[in-house]
Amino acid sequence: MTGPRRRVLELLLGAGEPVKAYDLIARFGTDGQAAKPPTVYRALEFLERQGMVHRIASISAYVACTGGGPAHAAAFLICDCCGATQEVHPARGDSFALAAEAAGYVIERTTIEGHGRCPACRVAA
Amino acid sequence: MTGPRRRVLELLLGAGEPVKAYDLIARFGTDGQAAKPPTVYRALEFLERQGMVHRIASISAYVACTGGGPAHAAAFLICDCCGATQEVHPARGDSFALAAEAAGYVIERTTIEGHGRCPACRVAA
DNA sequence: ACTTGTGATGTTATCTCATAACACCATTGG
DNA sequence: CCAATGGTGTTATGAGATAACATCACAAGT
Ligand SMILES: [Zn+2]
Ligand SMILES: [Zn+2]
Ligand SMILES: [Zn+2]
Ligand SMILES: [Zn+2]
Repeated sequence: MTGPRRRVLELLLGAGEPVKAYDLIARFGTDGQAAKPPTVYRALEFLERQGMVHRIASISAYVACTGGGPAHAAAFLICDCCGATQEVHPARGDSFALAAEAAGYVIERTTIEGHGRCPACRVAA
Repeated sequence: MTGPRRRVLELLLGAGEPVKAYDLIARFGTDGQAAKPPTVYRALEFLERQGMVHRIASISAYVACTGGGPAHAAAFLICDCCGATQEVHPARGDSFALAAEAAGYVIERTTIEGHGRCPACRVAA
């Protein structure tokens, strides 16, 4: 855990919701100075390998992990209204895993993201 | 179904596997002339709305639909080795949908993609 | 101490992916 | 004839990510 890595994780934990890479880059310096892209992308790559951070492909953003061991698979529920995001953990042997097995595929890595409305925004609507 | 839309769909059907947007742009003209990005992106947006094409977020690529009605949800099995991709359709009430319901989320749109090895590449390894 | 290998960082430049904004044209219904 | 609508063509730009190379810190081997 080196300086840049700690800083990026700190920003993500502080946000508590998905953050775009270039927002991390902009907020990187405590004095308002931006970082160079590779600094942040390298930190993200490391943190993702450790399972401390996840990338959310459908919105090109990154979020700090909430629960789950090292290098685990995760799925996300994302509110398109307020941005709230919840990490969930897919059960073993769910229908997608079964479909993969039936098709003869060996799956090593998944991207599972659901978009919609969180409880709060559902009521507000 | 207008000209550009037909052409983009034709390219995707011909490829039979996910294609990057800029590859479509490059192959757009039958005489080797490239298209302008908005031409292809607009066609993709239309085709995706119709459920004829799907975007695969984890690799930023587009693929022609194989089966499924208008505007349906789809999931994908993607071989990282040869690029083969198979569309599957998530069962109602799978564990992810259940998790979403338990969390109070109403999900309208999903991104479900599994990466690994297809049967052929699994043997070849 | 010297050397070598490894992994992290800093920096510049560039590449890929996607959209904003505006002009133009065809179709349709008042 | 005249909006209003939806599609297209074009220019330019915004947003996301990585290549390539120089430098630095540290540990292992001699
Ligand atoms: Zn996690
Ligand atoms: Zn919400
Ligand atoms: Zn489909
Ligand atoms: Zn394969």
